[in-house]
Amino acid sequence: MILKGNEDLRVVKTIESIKKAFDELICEKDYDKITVKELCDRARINKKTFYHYYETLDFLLAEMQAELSSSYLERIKDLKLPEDLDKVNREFFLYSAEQGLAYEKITCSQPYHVIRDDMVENVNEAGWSKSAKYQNLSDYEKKLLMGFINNAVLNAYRQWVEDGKKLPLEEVIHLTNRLVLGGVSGFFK
Amino acid sequence: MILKGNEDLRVVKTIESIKKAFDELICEKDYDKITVKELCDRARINKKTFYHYYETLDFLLAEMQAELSSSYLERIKDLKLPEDLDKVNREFFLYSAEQGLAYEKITCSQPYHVIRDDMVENVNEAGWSKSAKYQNLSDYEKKLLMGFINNAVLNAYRQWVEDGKKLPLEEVIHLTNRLVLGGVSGFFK
DNA sequence: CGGTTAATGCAACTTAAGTTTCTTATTTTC
DNA sequence: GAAAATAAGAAACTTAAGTTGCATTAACCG
Repeated sequence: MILKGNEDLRVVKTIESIKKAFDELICEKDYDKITVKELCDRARINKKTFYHYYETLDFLLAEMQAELSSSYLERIKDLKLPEDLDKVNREFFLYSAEQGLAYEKITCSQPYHVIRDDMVENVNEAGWSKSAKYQNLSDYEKKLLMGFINNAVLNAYRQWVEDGKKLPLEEVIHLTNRLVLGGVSGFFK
Repeated sequence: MILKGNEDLRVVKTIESIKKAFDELICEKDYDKITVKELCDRARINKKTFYHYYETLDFLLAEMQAELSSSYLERIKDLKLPEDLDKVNREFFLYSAEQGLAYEKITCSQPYHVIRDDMVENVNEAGWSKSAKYQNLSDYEKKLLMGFINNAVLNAYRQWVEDGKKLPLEEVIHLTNRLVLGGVSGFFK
């Protein structure tokens, strides 16, 4: 459920306590080990209240991802695609690096359908709409391309995180750009 | 749990009934709606027996994916990578097209970690090991590249399936090859 | 064939998901 | 400020996950 201009203090307080509890929990354990019950205990709310706002934990995860996603989109909104794809990728890693542990856990916990349904849509709007090249693609091709880019970048990000972020940021960005822009051929060049 | 040279007829019968029931169920409903209870009812076994062989449904899914994956690998084992990457991709789609509904559902139900932990390892062994180009990469780069390719191909396959497989097979293969081999640049060329 | 081992069933149990009904408290609106 | 609307809690309920102890049955092996 999305809060529009809801001013009811009870609602604001409840939603905030849910998100705060979720942020804490996801820093402490894997997403798939978090239960609704413990989230409610932590947030000091009744289970009924949680289910009033979210269908399941997956929906809460998706909403929090979407919020993080929109902050990132704000930063890249003036870039033009596909020309500035390298800059877009760079910004993704810079933005990620600025965020805390909760960001990592949330972004890396995404199941496949959430990745595509959410991020594909978002990135789509960002800079591609200005491109004639892009507009000439069929809907099928557009979706394929968006899914391709997002999967590639997320794959690179996730591996970097799982590896303990040992690789220098600049190197990760470079590797990612080579793959996304040039594919396997570009990678071996 | 993996069956090695187990000849016990009870075991064979149980495992077969579990997999048969799972095949049926996944054709009837989404993976995440299947419960252990209904699987056991269908397979005419006790819950205890199911948990004797599999930790969770996810593990059963992973094992069935692995079995499908190895049939595919058998077909591409003599191809050399990265030179024959287009042929490998083509074989993936041809193989998929030969399989039934259960294959589609199983392959498209994979959560992220299963995709990578399973398929990355498998494809890795297939044709890359013969390539000097590949051997010169760091472990990090190897893993990144494998994840990239698998995510790209699976993304293309999943979209094709979700779209009702309306697009001609040859066209899907062509689009996939362009993206995997040439990235975004190759796609727009 | 008979004894040992391992698979399976049965049943009860704990914990959590998700729902429902009813009640209490707070906010809004007039 | 009082009435109507709605958020939130309490508690009970159903269903399923996953576990455990014990009984039973079938396979294996000398």
